[in-house]
Amino acid sequence: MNRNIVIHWFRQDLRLADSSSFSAAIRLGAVLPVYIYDEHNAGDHHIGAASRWWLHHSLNALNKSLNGKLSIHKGDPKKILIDLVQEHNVKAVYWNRCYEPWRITRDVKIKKALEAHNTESHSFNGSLLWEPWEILKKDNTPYKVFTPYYKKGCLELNPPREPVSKPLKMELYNESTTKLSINDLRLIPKIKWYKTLEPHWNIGEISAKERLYAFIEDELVNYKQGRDFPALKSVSRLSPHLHFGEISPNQIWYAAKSIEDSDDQEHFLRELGWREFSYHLLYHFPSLPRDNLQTKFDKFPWVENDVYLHSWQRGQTGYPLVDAGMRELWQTGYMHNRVRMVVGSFLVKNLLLHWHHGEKWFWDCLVDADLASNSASWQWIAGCGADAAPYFRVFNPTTQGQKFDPNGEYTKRFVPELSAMPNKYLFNPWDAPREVLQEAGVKLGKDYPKPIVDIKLSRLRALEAYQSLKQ
DNA sequence: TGAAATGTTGGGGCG
DNA sequence: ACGCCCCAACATTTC
Repeated sequence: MNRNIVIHWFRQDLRLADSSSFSAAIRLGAVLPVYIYDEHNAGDHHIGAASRWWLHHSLNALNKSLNGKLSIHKGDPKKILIDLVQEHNVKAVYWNRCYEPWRITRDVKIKKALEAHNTESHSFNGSLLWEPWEILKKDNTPYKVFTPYYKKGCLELNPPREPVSKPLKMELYNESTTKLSINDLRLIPKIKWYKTLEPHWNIGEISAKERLYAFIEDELVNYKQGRDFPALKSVSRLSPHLHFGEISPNQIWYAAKSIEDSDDQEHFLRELGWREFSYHLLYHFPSLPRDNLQTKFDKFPWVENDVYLHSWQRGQTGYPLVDAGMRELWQTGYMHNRVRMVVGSFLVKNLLLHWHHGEKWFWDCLVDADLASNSASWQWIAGCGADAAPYFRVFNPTTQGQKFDPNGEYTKRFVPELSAMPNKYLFNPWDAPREVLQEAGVKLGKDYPKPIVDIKLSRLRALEAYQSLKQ
């Protein structure tokens, strides 16, 4: 037996099905499956705490489907790969591409280093429907507005690659000399805060597929309307699976395409389009996580206020829908999209805190934290991004609650101290007559906070601040 | 993927 | 019968 040994380097593609790189590697020879925990190249966007918890379980699931042969490493990928190549006489190193600027820079260097060691390397598209460099306007510049990007740029180009199933036969090369165990990566913290996350998620490729099919069969039919109501099970909740590549966007795209065309289907596919658009922006504007895309926002009069920030982070703002969202995030590692917009608007506009604060907190708390989506979305809500929400669009958490959580089911789930409040005053308890509060067992300022800012005044203050950018 | 302010319309109460 | 006022309901404009 003298087969080629090929490394497939797992990164944000923790699956075996529909992996261009893994399939190609299997065709070429015996595959040495490698995962490298890279702590040093990501700068200030090293993987957040909630994501680490997810990664731990996702790696375990992947390792299981590889019969325990996943080779785990920690450190500088360039050095580790070169060492592996030399030690095992590896013919080629394959991987699916990532699009974070720091990863692009790193991978270019790794390619060169492998070349210098006479080892082939090949990268594939494993996580986007359309490559960012393929979608350009007629003048060869990147789109900055979503609708033409999606309709003209993406949909009128070629359709996404159709997914392939996992290789029927796979020969894995077992490497036992240098690898660590998954536990050695110490992704699970000592303090067991993650216990509250556990009941909400089933992690890994198999669970991702089950989630996808449950969504397509039961929930997609009411997506267009239902997705606005956080109490309903009408959104896919596929984002963390997609972020870690337990499932590919191609698998999702074609599963959604398999039902009859409808508005619901179209709206869901469009959300995949927004994900693509975020990657497109990050690729073409690599400073997206840091710099305002609209530079006039550089002189925005942001406020520094740790009390505000802390109240927001812990869900103690006194605005029930905002607090419900922030506590959902803390307890489950996730937040419904409608509520993400409400809490984002509140942080940036009503509290006037820099969107970086929100971006950082979400980065650490979300199991689906994704550099492209997170940065693009915070810029969107702050109004400084491409095709952003107009600055004057300020969400009113009371109105949003009454509209999208009319029975208070979602809000009461995460803010149980208000569970006896009648709907009429659930979203504005400060307006409730004394008897109503008493009846509900709520003493404002004691059982539940008084509003930390006045919604009307803070809105006007925000409009004034944004106005100041005009001159 | 807003909200508030302002404008318009039309029905009903009432003198 | 008619004009007037009130105000909800809806539409438009503005931030």
